[in-house]
Amino acid sequence: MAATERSTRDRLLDAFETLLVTAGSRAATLDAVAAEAEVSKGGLLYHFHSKDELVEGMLTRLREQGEADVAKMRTAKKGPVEFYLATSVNTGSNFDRALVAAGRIAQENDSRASAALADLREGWFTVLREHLGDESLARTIQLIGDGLYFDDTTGLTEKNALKHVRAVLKRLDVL
Amino acid sequence: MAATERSTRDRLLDAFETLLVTAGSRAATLDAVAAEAEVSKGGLLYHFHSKDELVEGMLTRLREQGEADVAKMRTAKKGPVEFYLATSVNTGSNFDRALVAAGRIAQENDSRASAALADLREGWFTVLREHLGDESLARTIQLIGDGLYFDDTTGLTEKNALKHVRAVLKRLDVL
DNA sequence: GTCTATACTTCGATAGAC
DNA sequence: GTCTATCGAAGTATAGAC
Repeated sequence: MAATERSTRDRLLDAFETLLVTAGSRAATLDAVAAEAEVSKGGLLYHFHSKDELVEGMLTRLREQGEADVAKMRTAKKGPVEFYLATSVNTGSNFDRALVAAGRIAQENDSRASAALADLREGWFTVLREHLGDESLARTIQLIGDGLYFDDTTGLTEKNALKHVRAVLKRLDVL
Repeated sequence: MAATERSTRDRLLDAFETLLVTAGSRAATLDAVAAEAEVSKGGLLYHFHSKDELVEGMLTRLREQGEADVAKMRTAKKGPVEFYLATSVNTGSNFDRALVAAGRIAQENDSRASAALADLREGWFTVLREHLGDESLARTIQLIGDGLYFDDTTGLTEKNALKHVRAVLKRLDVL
C-alpha cells in the first residue's frame, strides 16, 4: 500500500482549523469548510452530521496532539523551558493551528474548547514546575509563553521577542 | 441639567462590546446588539448605517480610552510597571471591555482593529522602555502582561498569577 | 462515500410610517 | 430619532440520486 492518503475526514478538520485561524469563526461556515477541503457540503455532512460534531472532532484531535506535545516537552534535549518557549511562537505546525483554532472556538463560549485548552495548559505547567522546582518562576514563564502565543494569534508578532525573553531568563539562571 | 443620560449611540457601542466579549463575534449580530441595547434594529441602523460603522465607532472610542490609559500609566504613583501589570488583569472596566472586543474583531481579519491594538501596545511599550531603560526587560514584561490578558479573555484566569509575577520581578530588581 | 436539490432560519440592510 | 415591515443573501441541515 502506498503512503496512506489523507482521509477526507482529516482534510475537513484541517480546512475547518485553517479557516478559523486565518479568517475567524464567522468565516468558518460549513460552505467555506467544504470548499476549502474541496468536498461538497453534502460530503462534509456525511462525515460530520452537524457543525457541533466538527468542533468535537477537532477537539479530540487536539487532545491527542497535546498529549504528544507534553511528552516531547518532558524529554526535550534543550530542556522543557526552551522547548516550551520555542513552541509558543507559531511555527506553523499542525499542532499550532489546532491550538489557535480551539482558542477561536473557546471564545464563542464553548466550554468543551475551554476545558481542552485548560487541560493542555495544566500539562505544560506541571512539567515546568517539576523542572524548575519553583512555582513563581513556572507561572511567570507560562505567562510569557501565553504572551508569545497571544501576540502571534493577534498578528502582533514582535520579531525578536524570544531573544529578549532568553536574555532575561539568563539573568534568572533559568537558561 | 441632571446627570447626562447615556446616549443611545453609546449604549449601542456598549452592547456591541458586551456581546463580543461574552459571546463572541458570531453572536454579536445586529439583531442581538439592538436587543441588548433595548432598541429596534431600525433604531440601531439610524446611528450606524452598517455593521462596519459599528466597528469603526467602537475603535474610535477605544483609541480615546487608550490614550488616556497610557497617560495614566506614565504618571502612576506606584510606577508604570505595577500599573501596567495591575491593569493587564481584567478589572471589568469599560476600557478592558473595549480592548477585548477589539481583539475579537481583529481575529476576524480586520486590519483597522489590528492597527488600533498595535498602536496601543506600542504606547505601553514606549513607557515601559523609557522607565526601565532596558529593552529586553520591557519586552518581557509586556509579554507577561499579554499573557495575563490572554488568560483572562480565555477564561483561564489563575488567581495568584500576579503574585508570582511580582515575586520574579523583585528578583530582577524591577519592583 | 459523495453529489445535487431544496427547506428553513438568520443575517444585514432598505423603505417608509410615526 | 425610533419603529415595523420586508427583501435578498447566506447559514445550517435534510432528502434522495448516483
